[in-house]
Amino acid sequence: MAVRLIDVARAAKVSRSTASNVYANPDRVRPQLRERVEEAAKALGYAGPDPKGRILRAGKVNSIGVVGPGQWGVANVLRSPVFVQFLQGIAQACDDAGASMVLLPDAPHAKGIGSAIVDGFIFGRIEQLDQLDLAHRRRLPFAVVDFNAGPDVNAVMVDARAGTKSAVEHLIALGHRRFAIVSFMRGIGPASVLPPAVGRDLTGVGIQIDQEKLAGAMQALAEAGLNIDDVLIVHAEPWDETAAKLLLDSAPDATAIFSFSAMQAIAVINEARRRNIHVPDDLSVVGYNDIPEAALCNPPLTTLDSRSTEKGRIAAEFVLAGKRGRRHVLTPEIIVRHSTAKLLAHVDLDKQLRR
Amino acid sequence: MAVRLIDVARAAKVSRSTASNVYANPDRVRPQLRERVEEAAKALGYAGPDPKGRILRAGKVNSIGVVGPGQWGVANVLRSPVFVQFLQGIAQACDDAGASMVLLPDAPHAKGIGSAIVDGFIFGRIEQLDQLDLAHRRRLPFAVVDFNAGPDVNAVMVDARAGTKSAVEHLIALGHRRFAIVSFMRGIGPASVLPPAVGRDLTGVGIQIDQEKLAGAMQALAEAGLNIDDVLIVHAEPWDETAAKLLLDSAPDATAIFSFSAMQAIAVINEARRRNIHVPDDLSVVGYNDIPEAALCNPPLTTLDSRSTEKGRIAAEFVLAGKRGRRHVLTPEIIVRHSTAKLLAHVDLDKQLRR
DNA sequence: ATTATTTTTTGGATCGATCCAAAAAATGTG
DNA sequence: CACATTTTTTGGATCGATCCAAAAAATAAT
Repeated sequence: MAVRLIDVARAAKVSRSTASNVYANPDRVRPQLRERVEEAAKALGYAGPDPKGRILRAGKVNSIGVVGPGQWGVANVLRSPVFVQFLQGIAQACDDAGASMVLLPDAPHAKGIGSAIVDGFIFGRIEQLDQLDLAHRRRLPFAVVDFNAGPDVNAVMVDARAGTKSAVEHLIALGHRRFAIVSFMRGIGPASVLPPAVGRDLTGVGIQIDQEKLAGAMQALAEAGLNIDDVLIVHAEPWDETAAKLLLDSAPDATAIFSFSAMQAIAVINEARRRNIHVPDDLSVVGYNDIPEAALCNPPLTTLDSRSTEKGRIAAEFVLAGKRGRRHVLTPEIIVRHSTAKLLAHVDLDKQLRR
Repeated sequence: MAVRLIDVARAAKVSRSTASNVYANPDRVRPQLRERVEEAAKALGYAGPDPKGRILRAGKVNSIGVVGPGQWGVANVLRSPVFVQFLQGIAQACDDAGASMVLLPDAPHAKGIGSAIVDGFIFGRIEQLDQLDLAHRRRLPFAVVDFNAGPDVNAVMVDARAGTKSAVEHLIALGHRRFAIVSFMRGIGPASVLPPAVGRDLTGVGIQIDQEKLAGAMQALAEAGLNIDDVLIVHAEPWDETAAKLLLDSAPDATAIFSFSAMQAIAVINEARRRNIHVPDDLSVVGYNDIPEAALCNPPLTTLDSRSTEKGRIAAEFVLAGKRGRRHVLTPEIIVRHSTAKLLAHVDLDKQLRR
């Protein structure tokens, strides 16, 4: 049907090898012959060496599969700034390696993972362990993020605990002593303040990274000699718009807020403005994840850079290099903008009275 | 090196064909033999039929390449809600066809397009025509959007002119007679109001779709018997934050605004609120593109659904079906939310005096 | 002009699987 | 049991190119 290299070779009256060399090693064939082949190719409308053939011989595909949560067509992940940063990191590594990335659906009994023409996989989010089985079965290198998936699996993790700890320490260094936290509890319904005994332990209700965040915050507070039971924690879904209101209602005396996400932090800032609470003079706010909105918000948000781009880049580099079992831990870095400030004595006093 | 199907066949003492059938047509081989082959496979650690081999035989790859503007690692397209909608449309078609999508860099002399293992391409944005040459050379079907690229190229276009026209007609039907427009002029510097003679024709300074939008708006106004020279047009970059201010400064008597983008429309709404201009009672605002922010803004924005998702879906369907030279024109649909309202007589009078 | 050296060209094997027609084996019928 | 029919299994060819060692041709040296 289609014109093949061998057709071109025959038309130019040369061997397949020579025809092949015209494309793969042009300098190894005499200009005269090369021209003859090129003419034959043009005359026949040859599309050039078919990568499908080349790939079989070469073994390497120069492409990695990114397995998204669910199907990309309905997934909301493409709307998540953090996930997009992660994808861009992967893309950077691919650009550098001259590779391309395949967006693979994670269908049930995923045909995608089983039959994708790739050199390896990256799992952006682990929801079910059986996807990993499928990847294992392919015997290709793969990487997961923020997940421990056994000895021969590349893993890039973010030390959310250390990051959170440093963020809270930043607030403590500014003189803050009374805190409130927007924490996540997935699938819990409307935002609510849970009693300490329940709210301190996210095992089973939060995802692992949420637990880490809470632990880091608690550790910083404990090390500063603060009573962690005094800290008000609002538990909410990441998208719950009532969380900020509930938090400001419930913790009128808090001078510093740490939020598990940048969006919730921005919501707090906006709600504060509505109530004529000045950020950062009356209230310091720190978020998690450095999304574009964080820099644009007013005042610009002090937040943790959760290294999503690096996470993607390193995961992709592991896979592209054919590595297995590597482990890399990234530590979030605090980006101090203008939503945090030194606690002013009169504000502290004033707030204390509102308790 | 790696275990091949033939190794498994030898170990199980069957022919390659039988071993192949165990994976491709399990019901065609006797259970007894099938089990023997499966055991041999497990014993050898066989990874299953290598897709690279299958693909060569099958011809079809079940995958399409999406060529983005520039490199995906640095591209800002993944941050653009409209482009993400477009990608999701492609992903939907891929999901339905059990295919996957490859994100291909559009490097200079793109290695990506030349060697990608795909059944076809989709060009998300055409910046240089030589990319299309490369795709042509591969002799694979491909699709472009909002661009006319010759007879055997699939094209999906959006009739921005008709869409814009209907949006302005919506405003006219509500009684509005004095308009202002936020138009785009790429690379023009800070937002500015250009004299009619210059600002009415975007040829050469805008991209094609911007010209269409302006033409549609003008047509609606002309058909309603309005003098288009009375319409104030602010020309700006899409991201210019001063456009909304300039517009409200320059057109105090306008009762209706049409913006070339949703973000600029939202900016107008926000700026109006700052000035105590009530939307929609004092001012109706219509945007272009239905991004998530449009529904969330306050009041929810009346805007044109530019059919980005369908655009992607149809383009992908063309390519996946191996079609060539198809053409599909989509017409934007107006989504009436709450940023537009019937013009109130006293508002009209009041504004007229401010001229 | 003959031999030695270098550059080009070539045929065979390979990458890993699938398809198809023919052979072999199993099953059914008289 | 002999023969017809159906189900399984098999070897050969193919998908489209690339690599490698050997052959052929061109160039250099004696």
